[in-house]
Order: sequence, then structure tokens, then C-alpha cells
Amino acid sequence: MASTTMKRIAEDLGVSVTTVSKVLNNRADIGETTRARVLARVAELGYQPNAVARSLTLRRTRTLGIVIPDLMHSFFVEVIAGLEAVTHTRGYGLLLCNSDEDPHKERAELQLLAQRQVDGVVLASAGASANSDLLHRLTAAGVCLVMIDRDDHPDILCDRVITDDEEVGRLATSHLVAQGRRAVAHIAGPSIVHARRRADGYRRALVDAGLRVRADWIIRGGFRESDGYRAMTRLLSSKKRPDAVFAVNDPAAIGALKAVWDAGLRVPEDVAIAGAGDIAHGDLLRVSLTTVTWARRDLGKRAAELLLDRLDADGANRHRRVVIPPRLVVRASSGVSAGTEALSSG
Amino acid sequence: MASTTMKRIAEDLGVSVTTVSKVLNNRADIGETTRARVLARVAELGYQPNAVARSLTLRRTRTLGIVIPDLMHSFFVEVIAGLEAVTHTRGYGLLLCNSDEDPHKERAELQLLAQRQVDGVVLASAGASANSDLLHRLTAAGVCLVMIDRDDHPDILCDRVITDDEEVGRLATSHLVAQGRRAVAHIAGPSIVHARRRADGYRRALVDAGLRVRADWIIRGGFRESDGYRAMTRLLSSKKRPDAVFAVNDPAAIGALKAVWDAGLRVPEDVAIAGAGDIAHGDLLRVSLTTVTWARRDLGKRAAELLLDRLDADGANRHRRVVIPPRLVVRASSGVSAGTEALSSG
DNA sequence: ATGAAAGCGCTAACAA
DNA sequence: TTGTTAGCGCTTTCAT
Repeated sequence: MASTTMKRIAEDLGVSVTTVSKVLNNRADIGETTRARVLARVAELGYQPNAVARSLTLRRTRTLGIVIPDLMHSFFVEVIAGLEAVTHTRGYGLLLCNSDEDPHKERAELQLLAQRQVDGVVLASAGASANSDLLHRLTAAGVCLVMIDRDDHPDILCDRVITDDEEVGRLATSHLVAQGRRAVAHIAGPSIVHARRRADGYRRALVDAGLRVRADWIIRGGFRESDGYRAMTRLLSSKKRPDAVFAVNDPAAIGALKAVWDAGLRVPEDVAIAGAGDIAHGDLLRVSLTTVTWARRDLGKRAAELLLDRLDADGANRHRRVVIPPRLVVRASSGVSAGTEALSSG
Repeated sequence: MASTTMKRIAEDLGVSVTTVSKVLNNRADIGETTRARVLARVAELGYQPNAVARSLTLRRTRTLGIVIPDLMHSFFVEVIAGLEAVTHTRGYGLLLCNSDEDPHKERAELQLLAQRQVDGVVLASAGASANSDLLHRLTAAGVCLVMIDRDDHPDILCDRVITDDEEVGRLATSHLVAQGRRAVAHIAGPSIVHARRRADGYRRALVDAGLRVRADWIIRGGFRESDGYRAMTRLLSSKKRPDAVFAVNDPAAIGALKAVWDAGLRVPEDVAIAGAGDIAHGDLLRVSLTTVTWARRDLGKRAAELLLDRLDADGANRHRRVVIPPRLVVRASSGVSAGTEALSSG
């Protein structure tokens, strides 16, 4: 029951706990024979150090927290996969938290992480400013923070790994325009920075193309499939029906796709659709989904590296802002002929 | 930097640390005024208890570990989502580990969890018996274990939440046979229990239908898309080409789908395909995927509940074996006409 | 109703 | 080269 401790090993061997500790931490000031004896007994008993006790002494848990808003979106899972690969090879644990796009839940999760004394937090924030106070307190308490994907909480100083969201919106929208669509609508996200930037990109693309931006073609939707479905349904019933839609992300785009089908219309013939985020298997859908992609696994890796390097260096060097460039992926949903597609995709 | 501690609060108020502790733990033997004073200061300073110190004293971390073999398979992510919902509402943290189907990595992850003194581990095991020793030591050390999805390590006593894998294989295969296919192949997984059971179900369905089981139509593939692709490619080049395939899971089935397409053939006309696990968006694929489904979120929830109930009860009651029943989901890839589909699909 | 003391398992000065 | 002592922040007897 009671697992073996350093004390047990020390007693067995008639040495002090300190000696055992030093051996296990590879300190130089230990005799070869003692070291060997300790190591032997350690192996024999299958001793595993108690990380909790270690953490208490060192005031370092070697544990990171990750808070993401949607576990069912493959985008975030890929980010997590990237993170996990780095953290685990460097001996860090990863506490997983899901805010479900709910600032209240996010707050609870952040608190849980704070109590557990994580060394760092990776956050894709759900709420605009609701939890800024907590984040301030966290960083003030010495917790390293890196924000990913969502560029909110501008007053918080921390590393950030994001993409160029305005460019995301611009790429998708101008592509739709280039396909000859003139009535391009936008299913927007909630009022948080990266969603607004995608809307900005949408607007800019229209303006650049000399098209008018119509307020009633920008519909506040959300990041989930159900949000996209609802928004598209509304768009289809508007007096002037759009012939193309840029959805704030791929789940919303898929919701839109379904809404179009349920209305008895076709994608892309009646409505062309583009999303963002390059959801898993988007290339295999009944109508493959045109989207904007950026390196998701790398995003996770970069976030982990920024965090761990800062922790290892104990360094308070300048906060970094890593921008992962987006790239258009043209597929069927935006209404390109097979020939054209081959040119621009992949 | 140094976050506020109970000591700090005690000094501020001129009481003892014990008193503060008692207030925070809602002990009855504290005067109302003292209690109020302490609580006020706690709120004022935004005191957060140090869970690491607490864990060391109580020898309980209120943290669970989850080890899964494939983070990019939506099946496991849904299981995790179910787990997370339960653990977090009950105040537990969740340490996420990804074994990548690699027993060595799994071993390292389990060790990390052991060192971190998790109260319990949820495991979807990658290796057949490689890590049984470690699991024995873990449970002997008082760590609660619940195995999910994969029913390996038969000598380990623990709760299990699985599905009826033989029935999974039987449902999928007999459905393919019912569609009139006579040359039904199987893309199998590695030699671990639940994969073997699916193969058993495949064989039984054939035998029940009076069909011969051909060894060269059972191909050792694997759980990943690439495994399915390779296996299908081999099947397509065998001297007698099968007209249907049951793949051990949906990622493998999708790999098979791609292989068929890349060979210039059609699904389901030339080869019908069925998978298992009901991958996200399988209903929206170019050819929607016939599969076998079972409650994944519930699986995660049940696992968490079994674990936490056992922990809370500190109970050594009989180990439970929860079997989540599988159900066939008929879609286009198995070659049903639209009319029939409506009847049998969920 | 309150507090002193011991201890959870470990590391880190500082002596010896 | 080794050991003694103190302490990380908390809970828990057991006195008072």
C-alpha cells in the first residue's frame, strides 16, 4: 500500500535520506560505492519518486494546464496533440480542461489549475474580458501563460501563438469572390478578437473587390455546428439570398452545409461555402470543404516550447508573438471546377 | 510572487494556522466570529489553497490520469469529453496522456502518472501484456484503475467499461452479407483482445451465413487510416478480390475507402465497406460510412463514475464490468438503397 | 473554541 | 563524502 520512499531506502542501507536524494539527483558529491548501492536498492524496490512532495519543496510541479473551448473540434485536439508531444518528452504533465466556450466554466478551470500550482497555462480563451482579472493574478503569481488561437485579453502580457485572422477571412472571402460570387455572406463568431478579425478580413475582401458590405449578410452565429446551421437557415430566408458564405470556422461551415441541404438546395451550385481551420476529414465530405488552414500541431508545439523554454530559462525575456501563416485550401464547396482546383489546392 | 498561504492569513488575524484550516474545511468547532473574520480575509486576499501541500498531507491528489492510444481518433476524444465533464464537476483534475499505440510510450505515461500520485487511472491499453507488471504495481499501490474500450490485461482486477466487440464484428459483417455480398474480407487490428473479438464476430457472421472463412481475406491492418489504406490495397490486388470489407474501426475503414478510390473503383458498387466506432462526421463523408456505434460519451462518464465512486467510498467492493451495447448504423458505404437505409439506420 | 506539535516525502544549506 | 537541520503548506491528533 504505502509506496516506497527515500526514507525506506535510506534505512535499508544505513545512509541518510539526503544521500539518497543526492544520488537520485545526480549530485557529484557522492562516493561511487554509495551511489551504486543506492541505485541498486532503488531498482530492486522499483522506487518511484513522489512528485507531489518534490513539487512542494521545489515549488515547481512540472505540470502544465491547457484550457480549450471545444474538445469536439479536431482543431483543438490537434493543437493538444502537438502540445502533449513536447510536454511529455520534456517530463511535464498536462492537465486538460474544457471550457465549453463558457467563461464561467473557464474561470473554474483556471482556478483548479491555479490551486494545483501548475507551472504554466496554455489558454484558448472563451470569454472576451471576463477572466482577465484571474489571468492577471495567475501571471503575477508566477504562472507562465501562453494564449493560443484567440488573441483576447490585450492587457495581459504573455506569449501568444496565433494566426493572422484577418488574412484568414480575406483569403476565404476573396476566393469566393474570385469564383464569381457577388452575394457573399458571413456567418460570424461571437464578439471576441479573432472572430472579429475574420469578419474584418471578410469586409476588406469585399471592399477590395468593389462590393458593398451588407449588414444583413453578416450574421452572428458561433463556433459550433449548430450555430452555423441556425445562421445559414436565417440567411436562406433573407429577402436577397446570398450565393456564397464564409463561415467563421469549419464546424460552423458544416452546419451551414447541412442547412443548405435541408433547404433542398445544393452546395456549391446554389450556395458556395468556405470555412476556416481545416477540420479533420474536411477533404472527404460529401462536398469537400474549402477552408483556410494553418499548422495546428505546430501551433501546439510552439506554444509548449515557448512555455517550457521560459520556465527552464526562468527567464523574463520579452514576450513573443508567434503568428502562424494561413493558407487557402480550395475544395469543392466553394464551387471550383476540377481543373482549377488542382492548381490552387494543397 | 509568493502566493498567499494559510500562515499569512493566520498572522494577519492573530490566530493559528490550525484555526484557518478548520474554517476552510468547515469544521464545527470554530466560533462564528472567528469564522467570519477568517472568511473575510480569505475573500479579500483571494486566497487559493495549495493543492500540492494538501495532497501531500492527505495522500490524495484529486487527480486522475487518462491514457489513450490515439488522440486523433474522435472516438477517444468523445470518451475524454465524457470523463472530463464528470471529473471536473466533482473537483478532480485530469492528466492527459497519449500512448500513440506504443506500449513503450504507454509505460512512460503510466510511470509519470504514478509519480504524480494520481488517485486513479483510466486506460485504453495499447499493448497486450507488456505493461501488466506496472499495472499490478499501480493497483497494489492503491491507485484505482479502470480499463476502457480494450479488454486486455486479464489478470488485472479492475473496473472495466467496454463494448461487446464480438457483436460489433458480427453486426457489421452480417449486415454486409445481408446486402448480398459473398466475398467479405476483414481488415483486422493488432493482436489485442478487442480487435481479436471483432475478428471473431466477423468469422461467426460468415459461418452463420454458411460462408467460408478465407484466411487470405483476413488482413492484419491496424487502427489507423494508413493501416486501413495499406490493407485495402493488398486486398484489392489479391487474386480473388473481395466485394465487401469489415474494417476493425472507422479510421481503418476510411483508409480502405481511399484505397478503393485510388484504385479507380467505387464504394459501395465495387467494394462495400463497414467500420466500427462511429467516427465524427462519418455521416457526411463523400460516401457516408456504415458503422457500428455505441455510447462514447457515456462510456467516459461511466468510467469516471466507477472510479470516483470507488475513491469516494474508499470501497473495495466487487469489480464491475460495464458493457455498452453496440448498434448498427447503416449508411451508404455498405451499399444499401435509400429506401432500405431509412428503415435500419439510427 | 483555539492552538501547539508532529508529520506527509522531498530538497537544500550548512556542518562535520 | 556524508549527515543534520530546517522547511515547503497543509491537516490532524491532542492539549488547553
